[in-house]
Amino acid sequence: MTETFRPDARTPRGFIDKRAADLRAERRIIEAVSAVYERYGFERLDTGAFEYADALGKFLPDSDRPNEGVFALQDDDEQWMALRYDLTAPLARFSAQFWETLPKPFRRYAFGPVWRNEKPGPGRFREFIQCDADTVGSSRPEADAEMIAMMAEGLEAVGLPQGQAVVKINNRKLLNGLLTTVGVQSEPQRLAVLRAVDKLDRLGADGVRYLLGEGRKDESGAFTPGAKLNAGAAERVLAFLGAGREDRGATLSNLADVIGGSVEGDEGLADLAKIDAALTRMGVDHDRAAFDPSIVRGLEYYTGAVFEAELLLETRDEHGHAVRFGSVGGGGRYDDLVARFTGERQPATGFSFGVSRLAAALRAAGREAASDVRGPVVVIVFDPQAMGEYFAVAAELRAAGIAAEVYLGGSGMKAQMKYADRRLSPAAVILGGDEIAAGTVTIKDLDLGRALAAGITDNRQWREDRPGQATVPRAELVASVRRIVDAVS
RNA sequence: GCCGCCUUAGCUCAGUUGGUUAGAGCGCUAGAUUGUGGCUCUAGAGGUCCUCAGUUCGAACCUGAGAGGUGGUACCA
Repeated sequence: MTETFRPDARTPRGFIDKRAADLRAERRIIEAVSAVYERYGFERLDTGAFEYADALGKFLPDSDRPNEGVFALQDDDEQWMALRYDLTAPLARFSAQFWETLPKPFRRYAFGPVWRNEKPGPGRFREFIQCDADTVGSSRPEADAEMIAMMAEGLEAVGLPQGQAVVKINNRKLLNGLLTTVGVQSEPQRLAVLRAVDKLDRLGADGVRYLLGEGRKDESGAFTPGAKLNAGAAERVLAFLGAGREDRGATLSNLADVIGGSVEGDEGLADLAKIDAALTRMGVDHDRAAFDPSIVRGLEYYTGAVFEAELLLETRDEHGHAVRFGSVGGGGRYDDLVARFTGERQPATGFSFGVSRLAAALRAAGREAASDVRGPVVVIVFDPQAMGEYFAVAAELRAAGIAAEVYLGGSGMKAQMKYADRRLSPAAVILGGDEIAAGTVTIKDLDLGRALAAGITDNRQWREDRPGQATVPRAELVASVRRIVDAVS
């Protein structure tokens, strides 16, 4: 007794199938953002999906679990390879590998899927698309300013004008200066403070105060241990977080009062002042790009400016509940990434848009009305003997630039009409014995037919009226179909 | 990773204190309609009741473990 194995038809968790409408939305975002990058003088670079794991590994969050978080496999020469988890690590590898031959500073952009082997959540997948721009080889704060300007312009280009999304800017040097002045002792304590700071927008000042001190218990009863700062130090951190003002200049001078004095803090302030000046001259004002002391981003990676694109739009899920979308992109200065390969410190700055997240955000905001993808003109197979004629018709239409196909299923005419309907075809071409004998062709405008059907309740009338249908001389086929197709688009 | 909730047809969901052939709506396929997508009527197909183990004469239903989903939380290069 043999039993045939039948696999479950299912997608691995965190992976999704995308159909034409989703892909079109993503492509539109990629094209809009890429055009911005190119206008700023960035060249496109594609690298492979896999990198050697050691080229990615060092910047994983848990260095004691080297391959945690990535999809890794062993090549037949025993070397570990891993799917890229972002586009920056491959750029660091590429820059190190070809440094001598590259124009410096090297400005490149890239887009494509990246993979992270971690628990998926709402709007979080194990495969998603990023669109990334970086400058390697410039330590000027103006290089950071340019990144911020491109983020702001990119948001605009995908349909999120001023007021619907904003770029928030901070500098890790400020945070480091702050940590020094409040007397943070150990690395774990430093990380705990940064994590607490990062949660300001979600938990508010009170929540952060607990996390800076003894810890915080949330509604679910879970306890998050705190950074164990004394009360004075915690208040100092909170004062820093509250230093944002109505424009970038005012925020800067206010921050100087809170943080001024530490060497690193002053450096950070000087960098931000230059970024502010460059942004202003590029026409990027405070409503598009603001200084926000609570922005932290990745803990290990960034060494200077950090920035994050945040959605301000109110979005709702399919049940009508408000959804926080938060960050749709981010980046910053990472001066140590290339040095891993060459030993030579190479200043770099860059950022990514999360294309999948942006697409989801625009959809949730009702911006990307999930408009349906229209199908081709369907040539109905009425008489199998006339197959050659049907393909000639399709070829004529295609030569005229009209998407067309001959129905290749085995069903009758009714099912074929239904097929064309479901494909959202603009028109069906009917060529039966009567038409062939008469040298004519019948063309049905499916949209018009649908509209007329609403007013017909009687079946006999529906059948006799044949709404939206016209029979024309065979020679007028292309012209007639074109009129219908043009009216659709 | 931790905590809560959920899992029955393609989809949304009913389901008897544990008792024979597990249901509905929508969708799908087809017929009524010799060459027409809608409407109406009719018929048909479609189910390891998430999986495994246990309790029981008997489990979709009770117990345990696991998987998947979902909502928080942690992490997020």
